[in-house]
Amino acid sequence: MNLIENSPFARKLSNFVVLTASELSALQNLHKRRRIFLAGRDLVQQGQSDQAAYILSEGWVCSYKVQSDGTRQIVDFQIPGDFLGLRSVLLRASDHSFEPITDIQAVEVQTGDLLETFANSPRLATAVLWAASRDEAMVVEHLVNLGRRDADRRMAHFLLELGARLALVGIGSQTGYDCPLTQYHLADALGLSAVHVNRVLRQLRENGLITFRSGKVTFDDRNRLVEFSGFDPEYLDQAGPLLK
Amino acid sequence: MNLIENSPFARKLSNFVVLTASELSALQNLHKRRRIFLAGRDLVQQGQSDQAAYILSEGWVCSYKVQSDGTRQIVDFQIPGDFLGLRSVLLRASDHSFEPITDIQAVEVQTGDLLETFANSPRLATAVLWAASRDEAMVVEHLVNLGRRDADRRMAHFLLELGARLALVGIGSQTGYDCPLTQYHLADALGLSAVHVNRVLRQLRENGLITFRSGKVTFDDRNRLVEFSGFDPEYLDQAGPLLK
DNA sequence: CGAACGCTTGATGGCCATCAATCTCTGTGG
DNA sequence: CCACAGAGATTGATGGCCATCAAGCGTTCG
Repeated sequence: MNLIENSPFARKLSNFVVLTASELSALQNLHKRRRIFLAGRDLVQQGQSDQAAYILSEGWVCSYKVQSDGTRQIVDFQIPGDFLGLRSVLLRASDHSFEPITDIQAVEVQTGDLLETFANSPRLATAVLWAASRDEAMVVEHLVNLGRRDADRRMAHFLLELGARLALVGIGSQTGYDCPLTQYHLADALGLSAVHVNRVLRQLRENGLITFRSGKVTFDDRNRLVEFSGFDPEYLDQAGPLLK
Repeated sequence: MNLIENSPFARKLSNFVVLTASELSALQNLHKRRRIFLAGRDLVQQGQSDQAAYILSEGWVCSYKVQSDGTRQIVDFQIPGDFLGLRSVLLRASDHSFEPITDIQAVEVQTGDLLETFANSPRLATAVLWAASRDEAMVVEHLVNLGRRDADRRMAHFLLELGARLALVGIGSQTGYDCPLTQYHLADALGLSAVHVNRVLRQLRENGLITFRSGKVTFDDRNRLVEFSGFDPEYLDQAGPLLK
């Protein structure tokens, strides 16, 4: 029995391309160095190049950019099975930073190894990039969220989306999920101040829509919440691998 | 002499993967149906599936999402060489719409043909997805722009970025570029009202930074503009193909 | 047990949405 | 040739959402 097949990463890739034994083996070869990082200590600094990339196997991470004035924007959150820093390898420049939100486990992948694997297993390369392409769909949704929704709807939509993503990898339920984010994380992700995040959460809670408290998100009235925020999970759908 | 090699699309892919003759030929085979669309008439409707995708050869397009309340958010602008609707093919759902901003020429690519080409030429697939990954870097920058910059800086940054992208395909110069966008396009891209876009443009013009008028963007003081907006073009860099 | 972190609440003000009116320019049909 | 419509641009007035400043609370941890 091959362990690699059951890793969150391999399961994710299998949604797009059916992997052969030799492709799984190539994937296994990338898993040489398992590492552990502590919450709050960055993996990759913005602007460095020739970085390694990571495959996240345990814990939560966020990717973000810092501006010259010190404000930061969280671009996305990563959960087990997600690739970290793929773009910094593919494009020779790390265009953002990564902060572990919890203690995490990740597999370090050297740039050279990844490119070699891509060259030898182009189907595997296709699978990896395909999965990255779906992750982009979430970034797009995040962008719409920032551009055209007020703070209440933005928060509601964000928490619903996060729940949907976690559900895809078997975490959480229809009624809620565990969530290690602080209100500061929410602020930096949603383009709000931490103070206003607090007020928004209070209002959503008092309106009986959703409760965010002590590491737990609870959908108090999921239907009304979906209605209120205009949430549409269609972009997360994936009916099965298109490349046999 | 093979025409396909000189298309903007093939040139773009060559930045990532050196294409062989047979891969160029596979690419050529995708170019069966050249079509023309008129400005303002959408190519792909949000929410439809089983759509064709397009390779843009001439003109400008924007991709956007519309919300239930009627507001729209422009996610990105496409210029010659860009792929339209790749994700709607790869993920079996079209998650946004496309509006031609000018009259355009595009090559229609059927879902089946694309998947077949991907299966037979995985290196070509890698190149296409790799290019898509770089385009995502621009969406990320756009997201930071929406989340953490005020309207003036947002506009300045956006117009600089657009200029840098056009420069990559040989359009425009250090002093400015032709730009068919209306103030409504800018508003929908930047998450602002059209009225405020007008005020912002006036202020930037009166401050001697940049002029947007009658289809032309002019950098009046490029250095100060870069400084003002915090623009950093690093994420657009690409030093040459990594896969030989 | 002090310090750090995260959360909470109040007061003030500014950025930007909204409503409304006007102007220019282009294209179109009578 | 002119009237008209429509798209795009422009400017003023008003108000609301949310940032900012400030202060205080509870909890955890070295």
